[in-house]
Formats: sequence, structure tokens, C-alpha cells
Amino acid sequence: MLIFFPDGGSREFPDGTTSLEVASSISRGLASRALAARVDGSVKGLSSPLHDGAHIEILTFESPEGRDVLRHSASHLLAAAVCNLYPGVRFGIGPSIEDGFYYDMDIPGFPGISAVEAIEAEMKRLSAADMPFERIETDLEGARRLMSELGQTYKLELLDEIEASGESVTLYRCGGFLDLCRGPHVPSTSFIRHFKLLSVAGAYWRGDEKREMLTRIYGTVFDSSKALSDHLALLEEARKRDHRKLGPELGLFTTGPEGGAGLIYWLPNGTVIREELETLWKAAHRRNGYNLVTTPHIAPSDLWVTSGHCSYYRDNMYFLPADDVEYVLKPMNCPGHILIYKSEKRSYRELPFRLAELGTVYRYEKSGVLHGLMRVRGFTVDDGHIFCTPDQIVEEIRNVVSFALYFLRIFNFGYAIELSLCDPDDMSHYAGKPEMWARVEPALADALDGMGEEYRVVRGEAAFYGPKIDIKMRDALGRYWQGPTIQFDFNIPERFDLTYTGQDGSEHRIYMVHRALFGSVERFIGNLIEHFAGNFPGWLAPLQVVILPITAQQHERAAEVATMVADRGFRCSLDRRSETIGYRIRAAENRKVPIMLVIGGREADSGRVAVRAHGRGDLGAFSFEEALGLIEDACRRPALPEGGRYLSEIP
RNA sequence: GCCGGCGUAGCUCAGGUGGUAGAGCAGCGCACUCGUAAUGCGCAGGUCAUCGGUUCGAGUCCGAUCGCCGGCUCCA
Repeated sequence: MLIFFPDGGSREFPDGTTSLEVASSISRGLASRALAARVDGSVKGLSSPLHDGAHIEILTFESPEGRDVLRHSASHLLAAAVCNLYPGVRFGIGPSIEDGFYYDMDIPGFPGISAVEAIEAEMKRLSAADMPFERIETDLEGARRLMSELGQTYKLELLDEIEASGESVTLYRCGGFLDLCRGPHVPSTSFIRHFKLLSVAGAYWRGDEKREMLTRIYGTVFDSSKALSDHLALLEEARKRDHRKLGPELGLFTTGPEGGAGLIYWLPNGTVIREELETLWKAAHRRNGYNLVTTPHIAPSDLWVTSGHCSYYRDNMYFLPADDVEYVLKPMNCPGHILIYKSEKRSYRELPFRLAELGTVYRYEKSGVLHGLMRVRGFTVDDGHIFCTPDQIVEEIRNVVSFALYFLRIFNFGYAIELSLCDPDDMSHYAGKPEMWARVEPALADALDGMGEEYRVVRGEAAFYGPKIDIKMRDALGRYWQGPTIQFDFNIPERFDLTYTGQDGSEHRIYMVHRALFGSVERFIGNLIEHFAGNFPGWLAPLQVVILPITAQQHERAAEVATMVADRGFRCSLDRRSETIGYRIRAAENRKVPIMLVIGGREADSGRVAVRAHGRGDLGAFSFEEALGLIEDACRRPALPEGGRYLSEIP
């Protein structure tokens, strides 16, 4: 029979040849890396026989599909190991996920995380034993009978769904473990060698909190021990950079039971970082045509009834009874900004009208979701609202996106843009008229197209009140985080009846955009801590310069130098402790101070200072002015966005 | 909120089967005056998360609460 290859070539093979045999015929290397095959467009196991005229592509760990097959097979290996160790285990589902796999199981007598080592050892044993993954095609009733005999109640439930969907049923056997599974899998367990179990957690069956909680075991698998150890090293690096560890260690913030779960107490060092960020943020916003405003932390609940939050956001709100009026601790800034918009009649000449505020909000979050700075109950949104006419949308969106990217570039974050649009098949639950959506959605795409930015369109992911652009930021470890977000709102302008007087003298519905570039200041700083591993750029460093006299002989000169550095506006500290210079350098390095000025007898005599940069070591001796230049370079604040475009005029 | 795990000095951690707490680092004091990531000696520091129970006796066993961690769910 004739088999076709991706490069267009073809070759003759005996009937019944499998993909694995084809791979072997190409090269030993390919055969050893092969995990699955794409046959006529669909992913198949390597051991299934090919048919005449098949187009085949061998899939390795390089391809997403190959990785998926290996990970999925590893989850079966995990299940097979658990099956051997814990009789009576009932299996849920065990899919591949990004970077690994998991399996959800109800394991009688499961001792917890301590069992992981034994399970992993059993997986190793099964891998060495090279047990085949055997594909069994059966019908629904056959599968039901088998699963029922095995007591696999969860699988029976899955079979009911398969029946409803009319799919065919396949089973995979691996040793004593028989699983309902669409496949495909690697041919045998020896293909799964470089794996590690990572954690154990609870997970609801079918993700439904009313259903049973199963034990979920997470693991990861790669095609080489190098790739596995690289991945584990990345996880270790992430642990080291964890902002919950570095934050308190560097004196940035603290949290705890006395202060309330999910509430952040900013220490002096952390407050320096906040203030630097906020100062830049305010200056950049003024330059980009925003009007900075300040709104109260509480407001009568009637305001939140009008905005709709009292009905759809109630569970997240803190209520404050006072006299006869109930107040609400603000969970969002928009109603406040709307009152400011409404404080006078607005003319089209004033538009676009941009408001911005570093507004601290409070939201009740379930205790289990709280997480360091990333998920808290009190945080500061760098909130902005743009009120504009339909004609101004494209321009405003383009400006906001480039403003967002300005901040990401300052910190060297990578990014990926997502455009979330409505589900056109079900417009019933969306606010705003369909024609408004029809007008705005293409405008968002236009703005992005016009900027030459790549973006991904996600249909049906829009909020009920409007379409949005989300920018995910990629940190130094390649991880993605929720970054800037730009959201249209068709709902609130209607609820508050927001209008402007047009050129024609009549009132028109205003278009409104919410946008946050940091998102929350807390979360953004959490991201910065992990992105820089605590080694902040000089302008953010809580302490920028440490002066280190070698002996008491230089204390006087060191104090002079410290005063001069501090006078130039740098955050500077003098370390005159009677410790060795090595000890004090180590202390400064551990505090991640960008610049150390070491002053010994030689420097004191010559009026020079020895400069040492954090992480780079000794740079040698310099005159004071030269050293100051180095400090200025290391601690220079980022430039503001280009000015001039937002010249303000009396309307 | 749910499941599982954890909670001993500021930090990192010891404290078999119950007999009333220990180290290193950090801090403070003294000595040392030192040349680029840990000088030596000494001192001080803990109602063993909190509350309740079992026991003659609880850091240790049981329960509740709080917080933290891993997930789930949620995230307008």
C-alpha cells in the first residue's frame, strides 16, 4: 500500500503496517521520539494499522497533539498505579492539561500527599514493565456491563452522556486498569518515562460543588529527563520568586489574621514602590488627557440599586447600616465617576471626556480564593472611564491600547491581546441594543488592526454589558497574567440615563468604556515582584544606594557621601555597623539594593568611591560625580508617554 | 464556601509511643577596624495560632474557631 508524507513524498509499505513501523523506516531517532500519528487529519495511536493512500505525519513531543497524547497516557499510567495500590478505587476523569495531567479518583483509605511517592514508584514499575495500551472497541451496552461489574459508577454516568451524544465507545486496557476513553494513547507504558507527580487536591465531580469531592492527583510528563528537570527547575524558580515569600522578606507588605484575611498592610518599603508607581501613573494619565478625580469609599445603597450592583453583585458587597440609610462600601468606582459625569450637562464639545482615579474598592471574596496580593478583599483599581461619541470609539480604543502597552513595555512584560465579543446566536442576555454591539465590535477590531497588533478573537466571551479587550501579560518566567482590560459598557449609561448634547441640539446616549491598565495596584505589584524576583528597577527600589565604609576611619567621609547622595533625591542609607565589609555587602545584596558605594582608606584619601552594583559585583573606583552618574542611570524614572496630542481647549 | 494539608522565637526548622520547649539565621551588647555575598563571644526572645475538652499532667490526643498552603467552585 502507498503512504503519503507531509513533504508530499510517498512510499510503498506492506499491508497492515503501523505508524510506528513507518516511523522506524524513516529513522531510529524519529521512531524513538514518536508518540502518535496524524492520519488523514486525525490523531491516531502509533499501533493502529494504516490503510492504502493514508497521509501520515508522525507526532512527537514537539507538537501540541503529541504532547497531549503523552500527557493523557501518563494520566492513565497514574490511574493504573492507583488501581494496583488501592483496590476499590472509583475513577472520574483524567485529562491532559497545560504542562501535565491529572486524574480525579475516589480512593478509599487514601492517606493524602504521603501516598504520592508510592504511587510514583508503582508508575515507574509499570513503565519499566512496558505494558501495552490496548484499544477495545465496544458498544454502549458492553461498556456499561463492564463498568458496572467493576463498580465504576462515575464511568457509568459518563456513558449516559456518551449515549446522549451518540458517540461510539472505546475502552483502553493497561494491565489491570480498564478505562472508558476516546484515546489515542502511546503504544505502551515504556513511552512514559520522564514524569513526576506534583500535588494532590480536592476537586468536585463534574466541577459541581454540590457533587462528591474526588481526590485529584496532578503530575507532569516530558519526553526527556532534561525537559522534565528543566520544567521542575522552572517550578522551583517560581517558588523562589513567589511574592508571598519575597514580599514580607523584603519588607513590602504583610497580611494576617489580626488585619483581616485578604487585606494588605503596606510596609514602608512596599509603600515606596506603590508611590513611585502611582506618581508615574498620575503623570502619565494627565499627559494622556485624563481628568483625575477622587470619590468616596462609601455611598448610599440606592446608588448601587440604580447601577444594578445591588442585584447582580450583592454577594460580593459589604453593607454598612447607618441611621435610616444603608451605605455600601464601594466594590467599584464606576458609579462614582458617573455622578461626576452627571454633575453637569455635557456637550459633544467636551467629548471624549476621560476620568481616572486610583480608587480603592472592597469586595467580599470567599475565603478559599484569597491568594497573596493576587486575590484580595481590598484593592486599588487604576480605574478610568471614557465617555465618548460613537465616532470617537476607534481613536479612543487605539489610544487606550497603546497607553496600556506603554506600561507593559516599561517593565518588559510580553503580552497577548484578546478581543472578547458577544455570542451572536444568543443575544438575549446582553445589555444594550444589538445595533450598538454591531457598531462597537468592529470598531474594536479596527482599532487593533490599525495598530498592527496581533490579537485573538474570543466569541461569546464578552461581558453581558459589552465587548472587551483583555491584554494578558507574560512575565520573565513565561507565565501569563491578567493585565490591562478595556471594557465597553452599554448597560450603565442606560441605567443612569447618561447623555450628551449633540451638535443638533438634542440629547444622545453616551458611549462608555471602563479601563484599568494595572488592573489592581496590589496584583500588579505582585506580578512585578515575581517578574523581577524582587530585583526591582532602580527607580522602584525601596532603598537605592547603601554607603559602606570599610572601617570606622571612613565614617565621617561616608556620612558626607551619604548626605550628598540623599540630597540629589536618592533613597540612600549608611551602614556603619561594626561588621566586616563582606557581611554588610551580603546584607545589602540580600536586600537587593541596586548600588553600593564602598569607601575605604584609598577612596577617602583620593575623594573617590568604589561602586558595586547589585548582582554585578565591584565596578571599580570612581569620582563622586561619576558615581552619581551611575546611580542616575540605574535609578532613572521611565519617560512619560509622548505629549502634545491631548491639548486641552475651552469648549 | 467545599475537599485535603499545615500552624513551635521576626525567619528557617528540631521536638519517637502525653511528663510542662531547642538550634541556626536575624535582633541587641561587648570585643574586633576588617577591601567586595556570613568575625568571635555573650544576651535576650516562645500563654507551642486561638478557645474548649480528655487526662494527675497536653506542643504532643479529641473538638471547634481563625489563618495560611494546594486545588475545586466563583471571579460583573
